[in-house]
Amino acid sequence: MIIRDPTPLRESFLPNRIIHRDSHISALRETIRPLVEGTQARHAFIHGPTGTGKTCTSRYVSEGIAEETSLQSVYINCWEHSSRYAVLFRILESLGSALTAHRKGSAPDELILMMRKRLESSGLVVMLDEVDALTDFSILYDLILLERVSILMISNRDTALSGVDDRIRSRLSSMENIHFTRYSRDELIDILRDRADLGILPDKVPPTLMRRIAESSGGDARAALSMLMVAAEKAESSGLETIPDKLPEVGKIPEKDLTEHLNEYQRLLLEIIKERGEIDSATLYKELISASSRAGMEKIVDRTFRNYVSALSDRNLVKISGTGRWTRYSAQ
DNA sequence: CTTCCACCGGAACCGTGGGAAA
DNA sequence: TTTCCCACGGTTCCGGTGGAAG
Repeated sequence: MIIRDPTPLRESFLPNRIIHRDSHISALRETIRPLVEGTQARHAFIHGPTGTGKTCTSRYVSEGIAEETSLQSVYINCWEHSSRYAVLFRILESLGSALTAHRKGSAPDELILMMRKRLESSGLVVMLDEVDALTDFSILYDLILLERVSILMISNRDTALSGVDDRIRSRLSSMENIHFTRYSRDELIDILRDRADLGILPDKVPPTLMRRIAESSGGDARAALSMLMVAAEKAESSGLETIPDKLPEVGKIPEKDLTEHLNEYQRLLLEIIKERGEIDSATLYKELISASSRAGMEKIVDRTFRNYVSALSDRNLVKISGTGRWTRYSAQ
């Protein structure tokens, strides 16, 4: 036995204390405070590389405040809820209005009205994770106009909001800019130790392994934790008593997570691109058509193909070089 | 320099499917 | 049950773009 409880090592785990993010925590608290006090709500743009604790810290702060006060807090991943309507619906759902808000058949304005009603009694913190995945930024405007809402926009690109129009931009001009930097080696060791205490039985992880993992994960806590998890699982399944002091072989991020919500055409596209190395648009489309007909799939039109490819590049699954007619695609 | 070509991507449009109201 | 309303994904339409060809 090595693993006590796998959940603290998983990405989705929300710890009850956050280490090495004190200044970020207080910045976030300051952002939300006016809402608690009933004055003008403030917003924040939270950015920084993956695995630096953006999501974790935001949830920790806003869910913590929600527990102590009448404030409510909603977390939304914009990859899963990317349209204005989907975000609105998700908010209402988590406010407990799902039964009265039906999935289809009501105009967005109705949903907003419904929300306004719910917000008479309490303020709301809306976390929009991966905010650049929104297909329609007008939801930001909707939320700003509700007044009793603090928006926390999270992204790993600091240019994530470059697409918003001036009407929204000017309303957001006073928002907090909270930047998360990569963890240092020692900070990562602290985090690993903290989670290992919760998830792994005592004295199972050699301290030197912690250091190796911290050094090789490039300041990315997510990568470090998944490495530790893999090492622990491997040792346990091969019946060892302790985890060997050796870096586990682990791909950056499990492929499945990234390709989860792709359709079958996009998966085919990825296969073709991976196989060919680098490929131009026209050939890629031809290959897709022949591959898909071989697989007994419907033919898709070239415009749809372009939509799929650009979705793939938005998700950093393919790399685009060149522009216009000379665009070439390669595996990321 | 002008025209052509192949592709890009915005926008309007359409079919589908789910839920609510009649 | 039928009718209506709506979001969503995909298609159609079309103007834009920039190197190649004339």
